[in-house]
Amino acid sequence: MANPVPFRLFEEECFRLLRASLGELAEEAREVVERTLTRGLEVPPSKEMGELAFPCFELARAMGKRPKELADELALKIASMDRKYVGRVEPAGSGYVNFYANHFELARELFKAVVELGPDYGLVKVDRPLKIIVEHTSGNPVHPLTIGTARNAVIGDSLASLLRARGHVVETHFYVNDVGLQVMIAAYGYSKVRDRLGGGRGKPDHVVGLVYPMTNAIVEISELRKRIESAQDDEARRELMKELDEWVGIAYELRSRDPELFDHLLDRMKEDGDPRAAISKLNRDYEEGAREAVKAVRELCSAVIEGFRQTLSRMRIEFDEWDWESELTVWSGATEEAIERIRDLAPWALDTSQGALVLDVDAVASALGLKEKWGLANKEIPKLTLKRADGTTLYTTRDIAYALWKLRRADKVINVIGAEQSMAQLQLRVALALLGVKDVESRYLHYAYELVKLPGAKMSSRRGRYVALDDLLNEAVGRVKLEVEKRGWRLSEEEKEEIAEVVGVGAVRYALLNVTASKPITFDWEQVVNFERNSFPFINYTYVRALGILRKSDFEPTADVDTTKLVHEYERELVIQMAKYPKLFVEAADGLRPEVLTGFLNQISEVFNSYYEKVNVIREKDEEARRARLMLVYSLKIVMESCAKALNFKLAQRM
RNA sequence: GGGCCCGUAGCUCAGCCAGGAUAGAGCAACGGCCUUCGGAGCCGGAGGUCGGGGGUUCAAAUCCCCCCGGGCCCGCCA
Repeated sequence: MANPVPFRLFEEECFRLLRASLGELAEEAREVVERTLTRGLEVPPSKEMGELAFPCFELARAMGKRPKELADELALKIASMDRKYVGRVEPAGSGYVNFYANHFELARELFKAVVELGPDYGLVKVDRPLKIIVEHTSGNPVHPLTIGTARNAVIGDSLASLLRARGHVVETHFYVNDVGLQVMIAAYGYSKVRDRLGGGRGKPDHVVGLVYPMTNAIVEISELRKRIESAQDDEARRELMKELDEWVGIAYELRSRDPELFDHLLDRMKEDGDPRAAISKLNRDYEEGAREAVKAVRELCSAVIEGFRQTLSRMRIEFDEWDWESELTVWSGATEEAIERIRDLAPWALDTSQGALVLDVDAVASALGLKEKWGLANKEIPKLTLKRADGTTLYTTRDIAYALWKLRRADKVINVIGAEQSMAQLQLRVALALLGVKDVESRYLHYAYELVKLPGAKMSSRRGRYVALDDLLNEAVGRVKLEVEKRGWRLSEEEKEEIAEVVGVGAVRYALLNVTASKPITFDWEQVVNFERNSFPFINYTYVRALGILRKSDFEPTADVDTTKLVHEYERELVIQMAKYPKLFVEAADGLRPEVLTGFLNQISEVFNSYYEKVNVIREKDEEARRARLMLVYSLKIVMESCAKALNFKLAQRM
């Protein structure tokens, strides 16, 4: 059996050597030794300084020695000790002991593991798998998926994929927000024009993305006109007129995008007399589950979701479950139930004096000792309105019911939600703790991400202003296509199409994933389709180069090669990086940091491209060296496939 | 006013949670390799008060405090 984490052999040997050498030297400072060792060894700043380093400063202090002196002694002692994976050991700097890996031995281990495990190499499984729900994307069904939800989708899908690769049982959920005024406006408008939507108007979600703002604009305008008529003074009238002007402008622009549709919608809404009242009625009816209302709203949602599915499947994203907010939180009575339990558990934290039902979240957090526990000591958490004066519920309240539903089905729940909802998510977690959920902080996660900003584009779905993910994908694929056309003379038209699709989609996924979620992304077309380093096309190209070598050499993977032929510095570096990869995977999966792996893919691609330039594999005369190199290239192929699998990237086989 | 996040090379970002050696990449600009396993490539030089100031430490981009700048949030919206 091969060791699934080759680098660990080296690491453990470093520890063994250190312990043995310190045992004699530092008997009196055993405690400090243990403390320093449990903190682990360090990775030196440059590869010329070895793979791992032991800083002697703290220990030297405890022993009354100079760090440099101690480092010299240790290095000397270790140099005479028996070892396998550790090569050179040298004192360095002002008090470090640097360990250099014996990469010939590491290569042997790496090759064994790669041959044995194939593309599962590196995907180290947890001892105790958890059932994990990852809820992500969950875009409102009133317009197509946008560039913002795209980041959510890519993060969520990659996390799910990463956790599956780690051995957890993962279920992905899409929360369909089919309750609330926004959706009712869209459903109302959609019901008025659905007889006119056949043919030529494009994807259903894009149609709704137009019908919704049109409906909204018409409602806004008619409401503003009413308010202007009954305005008290000239000042107020002027303000309203200004607002009206703006909406008329928006309506004009929306109409220009499909005059026939707009006019039809306007006519039908006029017949209705009071659209706002009709929408309010639809809202109440829907929450009560009235048949006509359900039919109208579900028709809209189904149409939009069908559009979502098409976009998402292009991105290789699928969901295990589609959770309807209406069903899980309203019709089931779960929200009412949760509110009743809160009433029983914390009547002292509730306030009804203004008509609505308001929860003093801060008081609850204090009473449960959460402020201390969650590090919120000096923070005041705002109050949360659970119910409107008219008795209807609010989004966060319904989310409590949904959270409980998810928690009943999984050990851990990860929710990918924009950072702007951090406060609401905190309020939600306090409410969950109140309702008796144990270990909320580790079981119910808000995976926050910052928004994607597009220079010059102001997003506002109510005004019909958004950048659709479909357009982003088309643009990326189109640009890749141009590049493929330029150099792919050996490829058929069909192959070119397919390559452009795979690489273009990968480019978008990579660009959205590569930046740490807590940082906002400023995004322009140039960057998505920057095909040089640190991009998916660059990585995929590297992979294709490796495949090219293997294809032309008829290589049968075997660990039975002479690794001592791998003497080039780039060969050493490739071996070490690939031997470390399993550790990196674990770090990425357990730390929920997919960007660690995109970074790794880019880095190893850089090294391989340098290697490719400097060393020829196929035409190597020394047969043993040639075989060792081929195995190295094969390992790279496997590692890249493993990494792609972990992140759910598809790699093109040719470019 | 309060809370959260961000501030590292001209630009886009790693590194910060678990403090260590000359702070790393890429893009752009500049100078080479004119293409041999497909150049979507490779090599090179240049570019930095790690937003500012204090503190803790043998050691601070990293931890603590204050300040400055930007984003988001503080609704009977979602």
